[in-house]
Amino acid sequence: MGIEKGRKGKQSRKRLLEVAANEFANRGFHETKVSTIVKRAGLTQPSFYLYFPSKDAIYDELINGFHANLKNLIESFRLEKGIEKKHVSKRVTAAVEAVFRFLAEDPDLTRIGFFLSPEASEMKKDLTLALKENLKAEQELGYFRSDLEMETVAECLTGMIEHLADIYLLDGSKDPSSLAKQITDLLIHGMLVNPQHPETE
Amino acid sequence: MGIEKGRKGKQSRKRLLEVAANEFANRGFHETKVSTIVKRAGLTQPSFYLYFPSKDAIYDELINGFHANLKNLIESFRLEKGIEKKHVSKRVTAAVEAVFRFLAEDPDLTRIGFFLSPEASEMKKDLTLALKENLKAEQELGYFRSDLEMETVAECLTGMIEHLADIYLLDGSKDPSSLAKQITDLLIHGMLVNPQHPETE
Amino acid sequence: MGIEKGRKGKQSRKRLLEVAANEFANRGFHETKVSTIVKRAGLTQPSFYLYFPSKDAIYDELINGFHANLKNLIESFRLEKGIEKKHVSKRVTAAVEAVFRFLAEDPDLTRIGFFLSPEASEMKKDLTLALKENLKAEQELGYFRSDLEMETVAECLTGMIEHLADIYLLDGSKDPSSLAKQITDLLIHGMLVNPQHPETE
Amino acid sequence: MGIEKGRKGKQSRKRLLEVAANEFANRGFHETKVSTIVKRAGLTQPSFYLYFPSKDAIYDELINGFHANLKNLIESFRLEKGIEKKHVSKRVTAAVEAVFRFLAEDPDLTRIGFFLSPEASEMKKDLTLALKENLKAEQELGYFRSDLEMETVAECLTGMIEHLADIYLLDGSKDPSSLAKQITDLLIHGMLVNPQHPETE
DNA sequence: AATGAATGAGCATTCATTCAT
DNA sequence: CATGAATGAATGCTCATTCAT
Repeated sequence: MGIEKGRKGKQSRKRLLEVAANEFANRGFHETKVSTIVKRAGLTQPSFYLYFPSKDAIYDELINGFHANLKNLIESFRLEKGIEKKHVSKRVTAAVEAVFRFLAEDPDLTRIGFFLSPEASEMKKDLTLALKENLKAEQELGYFRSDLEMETVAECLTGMIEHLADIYLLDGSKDPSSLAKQITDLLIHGMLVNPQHPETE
Repeated sequence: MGIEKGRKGKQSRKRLLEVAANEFANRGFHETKVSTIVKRAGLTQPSFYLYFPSKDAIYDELINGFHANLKNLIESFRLEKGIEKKHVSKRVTAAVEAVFRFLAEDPDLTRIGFFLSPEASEMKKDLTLALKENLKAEQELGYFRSDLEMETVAECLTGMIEHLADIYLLDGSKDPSSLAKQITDLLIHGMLVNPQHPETE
Repeated sequence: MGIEKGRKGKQSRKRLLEVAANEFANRGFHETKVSTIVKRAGLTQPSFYLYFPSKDAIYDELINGFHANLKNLIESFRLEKGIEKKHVSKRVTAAVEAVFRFLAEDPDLTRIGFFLSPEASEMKKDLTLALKENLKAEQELGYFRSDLEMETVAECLTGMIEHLADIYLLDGSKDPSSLAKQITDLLIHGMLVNPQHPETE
Repeated sequence: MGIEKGRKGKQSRKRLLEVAANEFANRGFHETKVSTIVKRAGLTQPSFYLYFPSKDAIYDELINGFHANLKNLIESFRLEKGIEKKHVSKRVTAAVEAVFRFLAEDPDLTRIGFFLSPEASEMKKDLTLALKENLKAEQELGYFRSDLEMETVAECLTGMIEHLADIYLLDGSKDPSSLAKQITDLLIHGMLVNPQHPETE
């Protein structure tokens, strides 16, 4: 609002956002200098303020974008609820994989929004809540042990997702699908040697 | 004669360390100002440099202390290996509980060393390795499914520990023992409804 | 685009250099405060760092400029060697006068580079070496006593130049030409009453 | 006045003076830290202030001592005036040698008092004046050319003394006697090849 | 005769941000 | 759409000096 952006302006703005995301991801908020962002984007400092009112503002824009997308993803979980035919395991795997896929989409943004920002815990809380509700539904349908506190289970799942994303996903050393399978298998069947364990898909 | 610290000096030094830990934990390294540390410790700026050569130095001292203690804990896992009688479940629970207990000991230090510092991932790597080796040993003894990649399992465990510590432990809302039990139960038996599930200790 | 300096920037930079030279000359490096330089130049502190990365940097720039010019001067001595017709006395006088003229050019810079800086002795060494070589050449041509250690003679000449510059030249109370004549006359003919002393030019 | 000094106190005081002289000589006034002096002297900071009211005070004491001794030396030149028999050359040589001998006595002190301190030029002025008066007396007796401005000649001599002391004397690479001879010979007989040059002593 | 502990005052440097063009 | 030039406000750190013992 206010500044009409032509083609070039939009491009500059986008470049600033990309560079900023990368800097924030690699160096953190306070170690990221406006001067550096601007230099890498091939602009000068005043130009930065042509597009963003402050350093906080560009940071917030990145975070908010990430948060909004995450919320969309979470929303999509609810919609799936109707489809009740699939085997539980596959449904959980699909959800976890969707999360990994989302996190892998823009590693810089994920680093900021999910790991570095103060809002990260809120985002994880949102994710956990969605996971919890899904798991609880399936628990109530009798698929999962009734003695489990689903809140904690969901937190555990979030913890695994978070950590594996950090270690394996963001650097591209493992892919969303295989990570999701491993996590889900472990979480659902446990570690014990177990006769009823047929679904090696 | 020389730089021997008397009673009062030691107290000041300790106070500085405590306050610094708290500030670093709550605000992060860069947002923590020496002026604030010193004010909260009831001293003036130059006194800070009487005890620590720089802001980095006090930070390092805190981190290194934490790291050393963590390594001790990890070392203690290895020693336990001989005692083979206990039920696996109990042994894993004990280890996880020990980790939680350690992390709960000094929340500020844990926040810094395990969550905020650049060395955090190294520490987690150390922890994961120790967990992996223990789990692997038990897997080889036939207690755990042989198709599990123990490296990933250990990473999952670390992820859970990390996240639950963040959410429940550091603010004191859950205790090491109950957290350890829940995690271990979940990890070992899985979520599925399961007839062979008698070990409610 | 980039760090190209416009007219105004170059002026500010030059003003800073001039003021800095004056401050360094009058107060020495450590007693010279960036705040003072900047104030006298009509700027604020951050602007200083727009043009120079540090206080050391501006000092070095001044010193190095002086040193480079001095080396040029010295180089010019070598070139003169061919012209062998002039009377020795005139040639020596000319060289000494050139040095005085150079030192008088920018008294502040001379104070710093020739008297105050740690590099001062290196500069004097350079000068002495050049003087020595010239004098030696003339000695070998039979113009000067063969029993004189020309190294020491050159050091003596440097000492005189240095001291007279300090006392008479930098405050403008004597001019290069007359100083050069006096020095050379003294050095060449000595103090003794001496019948063969006709060259009053 | 005030502090009665016993044996130990006097020793500490002396040690402080020695170390301080050395530090001032090597590092200059502002780069010399009270903390360093005190450390090298095996004492603590408050002890320093037991013996000297300030850093300036110890510096002044060193300078003043040097200045007083220099004045004594200069005074001794006057006394010599009576002895009129010696050959001029020898008399000048003796004076110059005495100066060198004095400067070589305590190199640290000389560095400070003659080269680094703001009072250095005053000291050189004193020295120059004394030299000038002696030379003038001899000039009036007809020993030296009457067309020489003795003030400038004296300044030249001071310049040589100063520079040669800096280069050769303070590091011990040449001794007072030989330096004095070279200087005097040069100054008295000049550089020109010269038949009447018998006094090679 | 000496020390452990502490401080007031100051300085170089950095950074996000703005003004004029 | 963009830049050259400039700044207000902080911050880490140092040093000579002092107090209490």
